[in-house]
Amino acid sequence: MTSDDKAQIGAAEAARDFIREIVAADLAAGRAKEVVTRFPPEPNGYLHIGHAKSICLNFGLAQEFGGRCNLRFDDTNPAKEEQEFIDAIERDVTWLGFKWSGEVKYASDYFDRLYGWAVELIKKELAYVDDQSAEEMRLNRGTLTEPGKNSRFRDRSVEENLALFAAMKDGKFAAGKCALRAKIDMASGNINLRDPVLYRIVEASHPRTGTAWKIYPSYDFAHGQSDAIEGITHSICTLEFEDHRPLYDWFIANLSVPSKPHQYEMARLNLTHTLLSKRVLTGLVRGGHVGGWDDPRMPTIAGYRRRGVPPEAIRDFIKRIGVAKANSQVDLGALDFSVREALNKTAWRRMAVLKPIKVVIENYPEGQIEELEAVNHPDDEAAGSRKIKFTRELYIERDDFMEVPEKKFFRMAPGREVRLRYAYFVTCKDVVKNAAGEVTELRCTYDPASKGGNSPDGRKVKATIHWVSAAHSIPAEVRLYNPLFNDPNPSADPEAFASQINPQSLEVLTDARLEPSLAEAKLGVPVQFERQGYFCLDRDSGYAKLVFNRTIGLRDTYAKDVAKDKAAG
RNA sequence: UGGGGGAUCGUCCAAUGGUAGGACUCCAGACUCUGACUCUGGCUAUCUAGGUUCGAAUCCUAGUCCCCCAGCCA
Repeated sequence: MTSDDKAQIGAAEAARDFIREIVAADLAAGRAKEVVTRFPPEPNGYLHIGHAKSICLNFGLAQEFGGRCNLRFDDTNPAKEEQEFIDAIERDVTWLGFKWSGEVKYASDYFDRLYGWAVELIKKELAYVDDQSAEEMRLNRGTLTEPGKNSRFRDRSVEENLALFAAMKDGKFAAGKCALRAKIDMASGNINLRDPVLYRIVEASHPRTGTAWKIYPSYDFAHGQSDAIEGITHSICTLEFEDHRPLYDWFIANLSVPSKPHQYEMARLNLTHTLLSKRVLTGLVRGGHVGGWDDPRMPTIAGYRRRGVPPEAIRDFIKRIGVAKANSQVDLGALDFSVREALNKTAWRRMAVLKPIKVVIENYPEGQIEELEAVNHPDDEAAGSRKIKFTRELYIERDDFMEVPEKKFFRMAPGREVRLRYAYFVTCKDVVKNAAGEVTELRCTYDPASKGGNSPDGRKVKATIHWVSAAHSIPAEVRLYNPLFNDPNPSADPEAFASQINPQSLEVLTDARLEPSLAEAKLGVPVQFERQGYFCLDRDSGYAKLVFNRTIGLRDTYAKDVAKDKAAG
């Protein structure tokens, strides 16, 4: 297959969005021979679901059109960047299922060439060293409605600028003493064109270049030229960079760069009940509001991974929400849907009682143990089955019993017959209470003829509930997660966001009882606790202690109904 | 008030002058040894006002509302 064929197939299969339209048109018109994209994170934090949108787009474009995609770290500000973040980002991109072209790239790989281009601009009288303080520069930049004023250092000679810039590079000046600026137009309506800073002095150790450099290129000066070096054809970023595009193009037009990339902008992802700014996420971690960057409540890729969200669910979600230029806020429920859909297909089923209450089958012989057959996956025969032990004393879910059942409650209640999944029909005969009047035990009888879960007389029950054998079940801690913010549209305000954190975002259940096969649960392998949701083993599990995370609950129309009735009064 | 963008079901995305469509949500029902899954059906939208046209979400004019920009952050 030729690359042309691949490109055509890619174009045909691709979900159509304005970026893919542009790429397809450029390929068709021969403006680009192949598509080359890049995912360019700054290693100053962990990747989150918003980055996943950019990752899926950039790597997806390369896959669909038979091109390639680079992973490039935009490491131009050593004051904020760390090796830990570089490592985490590589891990997360890989986990999401993407492979970058060749070696990992770094803007810092290009520091020498970038420096050379800065010299080129000075020689063309298109850049100058400005001795104004940051404060002075700000004052002279003007405002949104008033033009700025030229710096009094703007007309220095080429020789003087060259000497000064070299001195900056050699560490002759303290941070803030001066900066290299492009000479464009202090009166431009676009503030990015009012002599933007190209290089500044930074006194910090860089994770890769150490202290070799005293000066660092700004984002604007580094990004487009890095794209040009790598032969990027379509440089995709978010909307807030739209008015940087004229500057991006200005550098490409005025510098002897090896290729001419173009920048395109799309809306970033916003999710209800979620804050995705790096500042907020860093604040959540550093402020101790969560357990770390991979806390299962975090919207980070690492957080979703630990929570049990499979990478295909994230990819599916991103595909569903599309790409456009309109600011929007996607309902968290859409992510939930993708997660459930992915998990339903693959997760094996198990029985686990989260909040146990004891059940004694009075007419079942003491000491008797029966092995019953239970399937691993209802829609996948190849998944096989396992044996579960039935005994006289069991645990069922406390929520599956109501002493005084409301009209829509189908589960266990005094005098009512229900099915224990894969086992027998049982009827609740009596309720045992403690001194405080709380129900502590249910006394039931079973119908021996209903073994396996069906009664030969064709009798029906309205509910099937899960259970475990008291003696054979194993204890575990189960962690339930709720949104970090109850407000669907939380404020990212530094003061406000911490106070909006949902105090019930983490709920720990310490006396869950699991069917014994769950002792073999593996990290990273999802499992469905029947009628409850999808769960996964947490890395906090140890030799003597099992810890499970609830990735997401099953849809629960009964609970929703009850809540609705309550709201209606 | 300068510059740059954007407005379509509750939400997200399509429709590129020719039947406003899909997904999520929601509602009603079927099925069910998971109140899950699956299946069936349904509700709901073109920011406003003019204009061009046989025909406008799309083109034109004038408005309205929303977002971004005044770091030596990215």
